Amino acid sequence: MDREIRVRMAPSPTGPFHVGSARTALFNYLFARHHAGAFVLRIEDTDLVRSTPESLQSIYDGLRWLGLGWDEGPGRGGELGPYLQSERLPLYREFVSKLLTEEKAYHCYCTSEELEVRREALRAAGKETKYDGKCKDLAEPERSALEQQGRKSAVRFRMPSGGQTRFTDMIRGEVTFDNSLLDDFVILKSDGFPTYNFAAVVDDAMMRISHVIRGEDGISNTPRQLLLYESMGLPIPQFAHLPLLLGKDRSKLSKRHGSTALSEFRDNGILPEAMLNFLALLGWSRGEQDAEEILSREELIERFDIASVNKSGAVFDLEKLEWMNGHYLRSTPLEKLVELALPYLRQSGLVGKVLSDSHRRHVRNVLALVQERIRYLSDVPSMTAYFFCESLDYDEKAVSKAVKDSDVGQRLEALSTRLEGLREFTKESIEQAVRSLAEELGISAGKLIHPTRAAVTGQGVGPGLFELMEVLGREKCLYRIAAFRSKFLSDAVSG
RNA sequence: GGCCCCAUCGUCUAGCCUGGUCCAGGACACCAGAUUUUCAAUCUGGCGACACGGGUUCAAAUCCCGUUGGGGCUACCA
Repeated sequence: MDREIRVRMAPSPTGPFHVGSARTALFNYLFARHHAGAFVLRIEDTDLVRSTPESLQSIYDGLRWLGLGWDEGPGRGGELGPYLQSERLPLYREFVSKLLTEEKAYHCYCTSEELEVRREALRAAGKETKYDGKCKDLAEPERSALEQQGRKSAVRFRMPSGGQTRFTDMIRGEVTFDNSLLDDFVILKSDGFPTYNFAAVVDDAMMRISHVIRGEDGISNTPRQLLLYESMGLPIPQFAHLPLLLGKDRSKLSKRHGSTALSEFRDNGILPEAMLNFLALLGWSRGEQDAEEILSREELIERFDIASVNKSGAVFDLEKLEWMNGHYLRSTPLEKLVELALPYLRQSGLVGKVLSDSHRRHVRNVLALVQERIRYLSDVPSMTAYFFCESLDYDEKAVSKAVKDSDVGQRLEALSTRLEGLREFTKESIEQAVRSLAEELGISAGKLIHPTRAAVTGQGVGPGLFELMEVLGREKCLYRIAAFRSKFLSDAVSG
């Protein structure tokens, strides 16, 4: 009979929630949902100095933003909590004292500084930098003498002397380590907190985790943990080590490669659906020749299979994320896009806090024009500023190109007249006016269109001119054409 | 250094387990063309990879060994 499927995400709150962690969380989530199992969130906050409340919050925010809801964990409760390791100290002490009485662990009185010095010496001598076993066999009198001195002690696990430790990784297959490589590692720090290896083992067992799905950087910790499970007689979960997320230089993805905090992507206007889809494809793909890569959460859950996860590291390809985000942005309903873009427009001061209905319609019309051009929501303000501002930011290149022909002033003046006379100011009527004028002047429509674009938007590129002018409105267009002429075309002053 | 893991286009990958249908398929990026008032989007086409060397075999991207390369770990961090 299969054990109940239970997986966990066990981040430590020691920094902004990382995209790599997000991917690990996603794979755990997909595995759990695919098998109708439980997805547990456990916070590994056993590092007193590095853990911060902000980091903790960023974990919650990040997971929620991606929609990776946990079935058990902080804020949700569950039978097997608490889910913060800092609240589970008595449990760890219990297991430690059991190991102590069984002499499978012992007190170590060496200080970090002493250890560091000795390690350096070993390194210098070209030897393995394992713990030298100084406190391994302390007699009772020596121990109490050290206690008497007020020395704090840590607890070390007594490694079995020989043999090998092996396990079958769901992604990599058989992995073997020589026990002789391992040293007596610390399981309980002198501050009374457990170390990662120990706490993770105790908790995974007590929380009845069936599958440990984590990054490849956890692979070399596995033998230590396996030995721990065995020594405490705890059930051993299955392991799956995910390939790492890499930077452009193929080293483990870190800040020096650019943004790694999930919140930065969110703040730049990456959509959670895009992020989720993109992350899922890093190290995993459906095994088909010609497979669609745009996959919804439901499709991901349905297709996900841990066995088809790749073994090799995956470079975080920002360009593909951007493309994918553009795709999701394009398929977002306009009303929703308004909601999504509004914060960015407000933040840049282009749109005020309160929004009248007509104002809102304007925003909507503007977004309809740029929707298929945006890759990030944060692109919206710079791309649409001329729709909201009174004064224009003229792009130098666009302007100089627009005023190249000597008769540009006359053309624009003629166009203004036509525009003024239009009964309706719609993209159709504007187009009609522009094209017929061009024909009358015996020039290509482009000769009229480009200067006009420069005049009304200040830019050389953008949405179609006619629809853009309709959204801008007649008054603004006429005003801007006049302003453009007096600013850049000297012949207009006299005329 | 030691140990562990990994190795198909620039990048993400399919194929590898169960050798032949693969002078290797898809996606992003790039280039060209189409469309167009620009940009974008879209469509079409193109460029582009089995790290190397040995085996095994009638036949190897696929199996085995080695080399090289890359990465990870090597804490009283997680």
